[in-house]
Amino acid sequence: MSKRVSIKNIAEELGISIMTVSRALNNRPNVDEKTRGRVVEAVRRLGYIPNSLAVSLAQRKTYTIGVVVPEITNSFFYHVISGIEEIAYSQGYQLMLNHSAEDANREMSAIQTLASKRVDGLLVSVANTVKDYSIYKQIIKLGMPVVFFDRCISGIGASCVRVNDMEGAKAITNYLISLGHKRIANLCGPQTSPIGRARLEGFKEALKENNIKPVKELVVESGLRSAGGYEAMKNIFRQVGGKLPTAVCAVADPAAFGAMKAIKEAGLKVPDDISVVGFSDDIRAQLVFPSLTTVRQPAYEVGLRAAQKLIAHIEDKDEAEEEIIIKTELVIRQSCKAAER
Amino acid sequence: MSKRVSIKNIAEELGISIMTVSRALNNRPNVDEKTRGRVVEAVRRLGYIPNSLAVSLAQRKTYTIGVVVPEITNSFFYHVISGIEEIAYSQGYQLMLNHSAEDANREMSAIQTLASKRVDGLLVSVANTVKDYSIYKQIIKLGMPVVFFDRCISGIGASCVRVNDMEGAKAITNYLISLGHKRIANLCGPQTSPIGRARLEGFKEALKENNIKPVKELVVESGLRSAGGYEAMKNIFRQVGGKLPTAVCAVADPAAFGAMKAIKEAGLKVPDDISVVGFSDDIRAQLVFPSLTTVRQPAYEVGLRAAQKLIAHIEDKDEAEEEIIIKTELVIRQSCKAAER
DNA sequence: TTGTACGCGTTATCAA
DNA sequence: TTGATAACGCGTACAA
Repeated sequence: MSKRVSIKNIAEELGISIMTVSRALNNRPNVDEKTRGRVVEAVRRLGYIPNSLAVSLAQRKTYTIGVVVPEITNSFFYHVISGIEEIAYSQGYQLMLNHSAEDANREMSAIQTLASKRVDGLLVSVANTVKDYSIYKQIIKLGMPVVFFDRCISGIGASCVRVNDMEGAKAITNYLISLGHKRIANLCGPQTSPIGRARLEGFKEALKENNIKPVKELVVESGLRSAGGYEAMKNIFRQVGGKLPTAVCAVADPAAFGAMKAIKEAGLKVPDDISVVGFSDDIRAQLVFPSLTTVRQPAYEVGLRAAQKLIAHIEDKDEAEEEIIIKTELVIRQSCKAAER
Repeated sequence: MSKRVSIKNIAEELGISIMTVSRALNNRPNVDEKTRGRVVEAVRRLGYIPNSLAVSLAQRKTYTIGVVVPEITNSFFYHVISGIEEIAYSQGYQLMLNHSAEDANREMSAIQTLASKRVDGLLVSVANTVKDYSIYKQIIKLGMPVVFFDRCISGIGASCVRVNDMEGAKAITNYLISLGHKRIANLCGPQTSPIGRARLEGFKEALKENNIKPVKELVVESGLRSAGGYEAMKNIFRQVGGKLPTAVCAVADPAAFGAMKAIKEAGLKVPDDISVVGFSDDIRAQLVFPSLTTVRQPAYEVGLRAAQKLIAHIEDKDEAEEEIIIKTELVIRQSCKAAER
């Protein structure tokens, strides 16, 4: 903390009371313009910077929002953060940023610290290791507004902003089906995570609605990363023998990149032999060859909406709890081709 | 801010003084274990969360660091932020994050707000529109530690952590020269920015040390982005006629991507006809075809070192001001080939 | 071991 | 228009 020049010093310097200084600085009407001028001058001369801590203590309001994300170096999350920052800035709030590194304890300690710093509200994307929701229940019970985003906890009285994973997965699967594909592999995410479940469910539903029987060997868990996609694709090649899928639907773009690599190594071509789609519109999706057809998640908008909702909760205790779904968007590029009949 | 349970409430609840509660909670030795037990129980029951504002106000210490970056959605900066976060976490500091969107006014207001929140120190990467350093001078004079990173202001009493752009540019130019290239184009950044200047200087120095005469028409300002690289490369094709460069050195990876596109469109091949190198090791550099040889900037480490230095300044007022240079690293991939003799 | 008084910097309230 | 005092929540210093 820096050197201390307080309104008291200014008051003494000018031989007036601290209240007059306070009023002058807060542009209250009832202060002589001449006095105000002297105060402003003294403030400049002494290099006075108001102390928000004292203000916050007295007013029980910090104009600060706590943000907790599992990872910062993840394009989805930093775009979300960017959206949050934008709203916060425009509404006069500051951000306290923490990342949990997907660790439940670290997340809990972050929440506790933020609460003790008396942030006005909390924006959190829950680490996937979190099992115990009691800290959130306590915080919410204490009256601190919480809005979850992407990774939500439902049923504990907090609003939530998320992306419609299920519909997105369904839409991109339907796209493949519309191209004539019937034998579609799925590289899915861990079924312990809501996202992994939702995307697989969307995939299955699309098949079902089109009367395509799901093939067990074509659904392989790959995880969300590139290496997993690569291995999963190789497994499929190994297991299905000659009856190759004509298309592959991956749970996330990096997994799709891995799958593309495996396909190329098998001497096959994307999309001529096998079409591939991903999910998330990673920054690399348009640069790989062939560029990847995928589902865009409007991360920035998730941040905007979450921050808006939180501030609404902060500024109006009666703001209704809500589940906000941001629509995904199909991005068609060059990794798919009509299936041969 | 949440509902208020203070140590005073706990004291009343238990019929003891607030000091006993305070001592019990801070694990001071001189408090009866039985009393401590009762306090802990009451704390849990009432859902008490300590108020750091009050502590900070009294102790003039917030355990909070202010961070200001020009952009969040930039891989360099969010890796830096990630490094900062890691050190802050391990040392018990919180982060207040702001982005200036490269706007001088917004940056100034961020600094002012952070100062008024009484952060213990400031970590800032200066927006390239900033001309007036007086706010920084004022803050530093007031005794608040400031460490600049990447975009620094020198000579005003603050430490600085940056990457050795000049050496990096020189090294990658030397790499091209070692492959036998003599006719090397340079797509440079704006010469108003320190980074643009440093990288061009490194390029020129490498030529000079190898007795290669710089060719004016081969040095074209492209800016740091892809579109600029594309246009700049097309300009070069237009202007030099038959005497094409055998290699291109771009100020940043995106510019290199643009140049590669222009080269391909001209019916030439990378690296067979023209070698290309970039700078920054963008996440896409290894995915483009051919993968891009570039200079890696250890962004995460910049964050680590900057945060460490700042905390050192915070915790020891006599910590020496310092300019810390993080070494870049040549990353050789497949976008270069030996020049034909 | 426990309690009292005061200060941190500011605003709200009420009085002058 | 201006000022004195209490309050915000906590810890330090000193006293009991």
